[in-house]
Amino acid sequence: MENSTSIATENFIKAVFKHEQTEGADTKSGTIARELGITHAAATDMARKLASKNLVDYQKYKELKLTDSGRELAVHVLRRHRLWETFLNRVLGLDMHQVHTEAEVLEHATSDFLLDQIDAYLGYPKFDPHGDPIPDKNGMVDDSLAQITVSNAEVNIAYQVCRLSGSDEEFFDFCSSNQLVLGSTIIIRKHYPKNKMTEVEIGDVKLLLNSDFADAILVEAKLN
Amino acid sequence: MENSTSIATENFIKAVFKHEQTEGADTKSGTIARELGITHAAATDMARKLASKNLVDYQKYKELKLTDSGRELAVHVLRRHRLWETFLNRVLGLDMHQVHTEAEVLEHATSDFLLDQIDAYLGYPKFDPHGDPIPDKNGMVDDSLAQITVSNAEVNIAYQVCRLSGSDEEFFDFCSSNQLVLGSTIIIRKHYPKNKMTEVEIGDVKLLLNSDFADAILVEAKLN
DNA sequence: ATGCATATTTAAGCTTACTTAAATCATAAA
DNA sequence: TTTATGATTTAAGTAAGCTTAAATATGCAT
Repeated sequence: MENSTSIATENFIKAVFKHEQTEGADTKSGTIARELGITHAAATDMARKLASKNLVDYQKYKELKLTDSGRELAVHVLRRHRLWETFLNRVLGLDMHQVHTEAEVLEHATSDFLLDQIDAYLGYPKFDPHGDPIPDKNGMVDDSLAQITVSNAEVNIAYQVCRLSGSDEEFFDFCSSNQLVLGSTIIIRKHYPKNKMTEVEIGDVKLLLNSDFADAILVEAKLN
Repeated sequence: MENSTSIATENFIKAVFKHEQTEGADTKSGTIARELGITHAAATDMARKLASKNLVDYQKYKELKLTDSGRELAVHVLRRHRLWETFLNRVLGLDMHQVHTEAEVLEHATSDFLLDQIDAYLGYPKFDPHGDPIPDKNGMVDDSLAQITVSNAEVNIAYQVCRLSGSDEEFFDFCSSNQLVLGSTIIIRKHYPKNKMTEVEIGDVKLLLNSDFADAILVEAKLN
């Protein structure tokens, strides 16, 4: 029994999974081909091979669908990806883009053992720095709202302040002087990665936060 | 110009380098084949291919020798390996064997950028947990003696205590009560990895050290 | 110096993951 | 309903990295 999944296989399955999640339809070999930067022919080939390994359901000219074991694999790869992202962000301080690029490679070179160590070291995080949920060992996903730091939040989206995790008095002083309380609506206007500053708006107050503060303010998406 | 080096290539070059360093002679394709667990035929094939890429000097039936760019590649891979070992040991607390297994895979999945980040995070270490020197960015190696922790030291070799890096008073109390001073000769008798204990001998004193203490005592090989 | 055991290489073939080019299918427009 | 346009598949071929089996070279013992 060939149980080893190659990098090409993992990336293909991941692409199908991502497409199923976001678009929900039209997951044809051509779409995946474009996503992976390979020819249609190669994608068709791969689809047939993976169908024979029971990772996807595939019939000529029809849409691709992951089987249960295909989805299991996809979630497993996603877990590796997002744990690496979290680790590289929290430990080495890499930014969102760097974190993604590196995780894209590391996700295929990580044993279950190492992954467990990383998971434990981070305290079994439920969300990665993008705010995307990290599947647990059994592939289960927390469907509650993600809490992410202001430094990692997206620009021009209304968030709600849900945690102030600073340690010193100055930080809390600063917060209460600037309408920064639990429940406040906050909009991130611009990240200045070079200078590690983030520009935000709370009501009519505009603030330029340094990275210590931007890391200490946790927000979640606002329910509308 | 194909400048991408595959995993197979990196491992082959690494094996040649290792053999050149340790045995110094008889680096024939068969030796490398045995090392890598592939057939002689495959090794011969690879030798010819890498010769055409100017990574090894190779003539039929003769010994393999790395070219300058081959050696450069080998040292670069070694650097990735040893930095990962150091990182996994220091940050995640993996033991010698685990560290090696994981680094064997990660070394092929690490960008120069990420490697620099790891290097900086660790404070540009000169030696890995085995005591092996870590080549710097330019491939330069520190040829002074390695300082390793007692917890990582080899069994039944005479070392010399060269640093006591404990932080609390109890530790230094303990040291001075047990002939543990700079310059003392120490022999590691046994590691108990399950219990994180190390049994050592200093003169006629036998000690069972816990991991905190075994990590705080640095030793180097004794010049005879 | 000769022969033989061992090491090394060649030859042929396999799998994975692609490519290009040609053939075929699907479907929306006329 | 027919058609043409674009998507998809098939066919043939390539490169890497292996395998087994056969051929050949090496070098040591005699």
